[in-house]
Amino acid sequence: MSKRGRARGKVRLDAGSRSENNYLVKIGASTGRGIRSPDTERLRRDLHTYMAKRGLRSTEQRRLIIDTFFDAGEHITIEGLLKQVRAVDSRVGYATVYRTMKLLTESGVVQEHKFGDGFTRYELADDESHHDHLICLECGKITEFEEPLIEELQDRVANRYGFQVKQHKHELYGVCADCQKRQSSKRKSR
Amino acid sequence: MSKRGRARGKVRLDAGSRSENNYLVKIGASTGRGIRSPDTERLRRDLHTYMAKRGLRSTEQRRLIIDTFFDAGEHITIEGLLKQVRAVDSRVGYATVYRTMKLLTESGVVQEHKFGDGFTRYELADDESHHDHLICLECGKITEFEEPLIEELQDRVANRYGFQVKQHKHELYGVCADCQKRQSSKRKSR
DNA sequence: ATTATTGCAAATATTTTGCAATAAC
DNA sequence: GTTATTGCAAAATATTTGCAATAAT
Repeated sequence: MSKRGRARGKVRLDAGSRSENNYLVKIGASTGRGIRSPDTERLRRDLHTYMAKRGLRSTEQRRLIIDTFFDAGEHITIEGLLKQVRAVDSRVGYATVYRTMKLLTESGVVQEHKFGDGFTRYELADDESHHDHLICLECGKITEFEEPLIEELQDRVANRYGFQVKQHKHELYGVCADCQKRQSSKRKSR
Repeated sequence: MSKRGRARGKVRLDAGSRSENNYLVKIGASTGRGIRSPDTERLRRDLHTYMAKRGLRSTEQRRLIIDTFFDAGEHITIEGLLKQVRAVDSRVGYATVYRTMKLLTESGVVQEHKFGDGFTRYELADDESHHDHLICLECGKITEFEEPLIEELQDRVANRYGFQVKQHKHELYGVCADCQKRQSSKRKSR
């Protein structure tokens, strides 16, 4: 009865013990050009404004967590983030990471994703150009895609029902090209 | 520190204590006709075949849970289902409901949905015509919609990346027409 | 007679929280 | 000096599981 041995309230977050793949591929719409990365300068400003407005404080831990997150690849998990943070300051508690990511989420600077592997993943918000995800069920690779026509049709659907969309989730789950190749070659060799 | 008072390993599942709305609206694509309900006869046959093939047994509890589920509205939760089941036979344990819904999911007869309120919801699978969801963040109403053009574009995106789609999730979160009305009238009366 | 299933309680596992100590303002 | 923040352990909470008893085959 244990996929990972973890005592309650003891060690917690032995980061990396579960296969927590975190590939990332970014490909833009029909053209194939890369998806533009979010404007981190603006996001940092937004966050600063948000915090100032409610008297929230800039602590050493927050700065470390936020900087680490901004530098880290996207779709990072709490575990992955804490691991990186603790490489710099081992005394940071995981509650602080949770609380900081919650703050970032509430400020609108990051977006939470639950892709169904049990880990909440975080990525920088990007208001300008929305992207969605292809998630490989074999290797966990997450590929981003943009398709403005889908967004448009989606808006039209919402309109039809007088529905005001605040956010959306469009995720395709399946097998990526690499894993298909891997599978077929394995089949051949048997 | 308690949204709902629940002792560990004690009473569990005091169904109905959290606001667990479960409205349902079905509206078809551009035409506005209703979305066809799934072919329950076929699904029951599929399930029977699936169970027979692996020597799984038809017990009183399973029959009760399955019948109750087939009769119940869609997007039902474990809590809601157990509540209805216990109205007939109060001795049914929640582990049995979990296990039965897992069986149904694995057989491909039902689909799990996690709309983000912490409850897993279940609905009958419908291979013929896929539908997606509008989820109201205010009242929890779930509206189904069909948009074949989105499905087509989606397939095209997957193709572009050589990605083999097994399932997908397309959910729009926001405020439904009713709640928008309610909000604006409240604003007026103040 | 064999073995799948049930029901219970306990275990899991992610996230949240109470609280005393600390640090930012 | 006030009050937000931290870190810890414990709580919360949906789901899963070990196990002995029971029931379906």
